[in-house]
Amino acid sequence: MNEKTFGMKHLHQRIRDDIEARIMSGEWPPGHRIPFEHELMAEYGCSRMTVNKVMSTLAANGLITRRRRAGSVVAKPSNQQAVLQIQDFALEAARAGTEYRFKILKRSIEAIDAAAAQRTGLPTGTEMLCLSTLHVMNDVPQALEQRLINLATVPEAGEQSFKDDPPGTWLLRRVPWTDAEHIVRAVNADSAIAKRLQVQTGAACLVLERRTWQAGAFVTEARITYPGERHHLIGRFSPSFKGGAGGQAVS
Amino acid sequence: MNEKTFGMKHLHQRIRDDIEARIMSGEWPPGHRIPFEHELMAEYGCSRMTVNKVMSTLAANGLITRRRRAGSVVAKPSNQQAVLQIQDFALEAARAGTEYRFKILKRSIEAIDAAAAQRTGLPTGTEMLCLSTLHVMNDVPQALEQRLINLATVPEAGEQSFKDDPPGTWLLRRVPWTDAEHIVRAVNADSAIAKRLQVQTGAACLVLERRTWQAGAFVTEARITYPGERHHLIGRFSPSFKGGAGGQAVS
DNA sequence: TTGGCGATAATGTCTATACATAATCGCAGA
DNA sequence: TCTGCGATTATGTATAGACATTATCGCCAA
Repeated sequence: MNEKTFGMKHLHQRIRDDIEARIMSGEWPPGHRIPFEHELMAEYGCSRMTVNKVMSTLAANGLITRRRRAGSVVAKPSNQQAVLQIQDFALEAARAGTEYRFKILKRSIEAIDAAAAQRTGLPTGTEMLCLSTLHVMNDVPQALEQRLINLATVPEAGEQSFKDDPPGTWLLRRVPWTDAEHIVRAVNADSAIAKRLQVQTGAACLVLERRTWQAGAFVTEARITYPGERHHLIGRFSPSFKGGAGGQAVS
Repeated sequence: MNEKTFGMKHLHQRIRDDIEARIMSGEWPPGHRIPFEHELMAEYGCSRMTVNKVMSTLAANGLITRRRRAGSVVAKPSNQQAVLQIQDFALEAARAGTEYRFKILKRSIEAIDAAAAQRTGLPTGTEMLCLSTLHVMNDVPQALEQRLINLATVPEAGEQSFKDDPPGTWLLRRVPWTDAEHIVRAVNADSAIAKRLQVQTGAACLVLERRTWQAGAFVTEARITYPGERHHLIGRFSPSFKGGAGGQAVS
């Protein structure tokens, strides 16, 4: 047990990096059978538990597929996925050192219509807190946020003034969620939105819709409209998750 | 060891679901200290390795933060992230039962300009295979794909006819990647793009740019323009990864 | 009061072993 | 040749114990 720490800090890390490298480089293409646990055990001179830990995490990350008795094979890449980080405006501004303000344009409690009922899975007529928020950085409008909050799930929202924190930030800190759905689309700005965002009518805007649930109970729906020429979503991604997914949403 | 399999198939699964539920429900808010491993050990009547496995995976998924001696705490949700699946056109069409065609509009080998050099991190003048592909489903143009392929990394691409598979599909199956960068933006269609996609000039389009690298070596850049009213990106996401992230890119 | 230093406590890693589970292989019998 | 069943084998889960690593706590001395 001397050479176990040569070059890499931990044995299972070294094994994982080895196997990942072989998969990523194409040396082991999709469908290739990976050595059995007992073979890797011999190759690296370690116990099966160590090898097993590595293989389990690789399987959890979708790099390999495992079947009892048949062994492990390199997984086929099926479809690309983009992981996009959506920054909190206040945080983003603080980091960039720019001034940030927000303004609640509308606040009301309304019964949802049929379309919203279908999107959220709630019965028509359910009462929701409706908020329109304009996010402004350096006196330039950055985004228009139209939000519905389910008062049945988050009753405290009804008494919240949203003076210090915008609704999104407040919710993120306060209400945990278990499921989220995102839709990204491009639309032409209508005259109302164009006026708010100070762009020309018809300008392309990026719209991000997010709906979140907590254990099946609908929490909130946000529809954030960004001026197309001022904002885009960026994501950096490694297929193995090994360093986590970094990235930002920037100007 | 009789009650170990009550209700749940595996012990570590039961422990993990228990802890996740407590975090998700808000019973253990961000910052809350989770019981120490030896406490959980006693609570569930199992060995430390089993508890450790659960806690390690929770930490890997970002739900908790662990520090030696200090213990584990529920992680603060920092910024939302959207995981969007980008479907392969052929696959999507096959599943939806619609007819799919693609047409290579342009194919040339060019030296990249300064802007492309900056994006890719390669020196100006590097030779790239440039392809423009139109994706058509049921005789309706669905997307325009402008792609650069690094011939230094993927020399086989130079002799590839792309008769059977569009460049994206061919590359996905053939060249592994280790890092990817995605940018999503909204733009107004210029006259050339509008004509190709059969939309009005100025119509909002969703543009997805993806650049991929293989161990630091640039592989390819794709710029896919979708007509805004015909396409959007959808993603469904659970913070725990427990069921994996499902989702599709649809009409 | 403050600074340092050692004891302590929690996580991180690894081993050896055991049994469970599932799928394949191959042989025996029809 | 085909079928069924048992042996085999690889993975899945769990245990108990060991040692490494690293913060923190608290005591003692300056």
